Amino acid sequence: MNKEEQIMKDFRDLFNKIMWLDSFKMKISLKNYNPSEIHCIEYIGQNADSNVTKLAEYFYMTRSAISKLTKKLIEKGLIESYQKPDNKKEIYFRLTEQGKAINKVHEKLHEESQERDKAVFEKVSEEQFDIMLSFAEKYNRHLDAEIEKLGVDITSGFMVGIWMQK
Amino acid sequence: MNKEEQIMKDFRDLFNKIMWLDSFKMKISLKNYNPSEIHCIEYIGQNADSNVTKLAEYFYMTRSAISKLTKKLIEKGLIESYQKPDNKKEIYFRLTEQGKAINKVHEKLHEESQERDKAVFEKVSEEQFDIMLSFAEKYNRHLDAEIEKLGVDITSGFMVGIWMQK
DNA sequence: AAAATATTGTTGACGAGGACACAAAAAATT
DNA sequence: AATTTTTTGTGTCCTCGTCAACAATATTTT
Repeated sequence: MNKEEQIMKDFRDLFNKIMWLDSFKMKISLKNYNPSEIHCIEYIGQNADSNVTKLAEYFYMTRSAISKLTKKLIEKGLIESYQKPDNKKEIYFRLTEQGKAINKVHEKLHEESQERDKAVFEKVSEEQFDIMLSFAEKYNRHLDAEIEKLGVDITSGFMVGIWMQK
Repeated sequence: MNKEEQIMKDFRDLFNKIMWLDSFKMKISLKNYNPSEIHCIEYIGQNADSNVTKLAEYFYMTRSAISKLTKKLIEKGLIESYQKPDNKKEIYFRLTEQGKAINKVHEKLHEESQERDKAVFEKVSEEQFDIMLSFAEKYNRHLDAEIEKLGVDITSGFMVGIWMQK
């Protein structure tokens, strides 16, 4: 395996493990909610006037999936929908008090994860950070251009399954 | 957002885009097979005496899921199972000729992806490579230790959904 | 202003994969 | 050697997310 492959494999493993650990913790603290629900709540909590389409774009999921997800969150009383007087099509979401409470618990877990991995990041110098950031940004721009070339809407359903939550 | 968060976000985006592009291409060239089937074939092609358990560990999936997947691959005539004379429990897999053909097509796609991203990697110096590799390895070891602490089998079903294919 | 097109959100059918329970075989313990 | 424990693979049920088709509203074109 060459260095390019090695690096991508290592980072993939990294994210798989992080996801595994995060969902492990979440299944203990937030038994009745799955990761998708939690991340959806998180996004709605942070972004005013979230709607199905914005959520779909953010999570690389279909509008269909988000539509069902938000419906469930409404039924569970975690979010509520509202509309604007001048638009009868778009439906926005905001957190209920109960949703905000869940969000707090999740934020706490997030902080714990940061604390857990603090030791690793402390040993990374500014310069090393910048090298990695620069690489990731360049690679991202390159891929954006490649996706652009195809001229396809990324939420129109060319998906594999659950994507990595942002 | 601090640098730690920024770096993780950028790499997550990176992988989401790579997965999206890869599956986009695969849906065109390998219409009748989904990514899981292809990656399963890839693994079996590269690893002698693959079985359900090894595949599950490699792909962070449950044995149950792999069992169904391999069954389907057998039905499609892409792999075949065999056993060893001294073991009546373990069931191994190997590619059929048809499976090998599919694998070839996939390898070609993989090379095309490498070619696509070549320009990005060419601009990375040896030193920069090593910095990123070192970071990923340290972080991986850290997470391995954290997972170890929990004392849970990673294939025993504490999953989120589809994990990133290795 | 009317017609064509695009956007937004929803539904039902479907498929992939996890949860859980189980049987059979192998390995470890006694 | 007999019993217990672990490993391996499978089957059933359930959830989640895509796909495809659709209605309703908004936007653009003519």
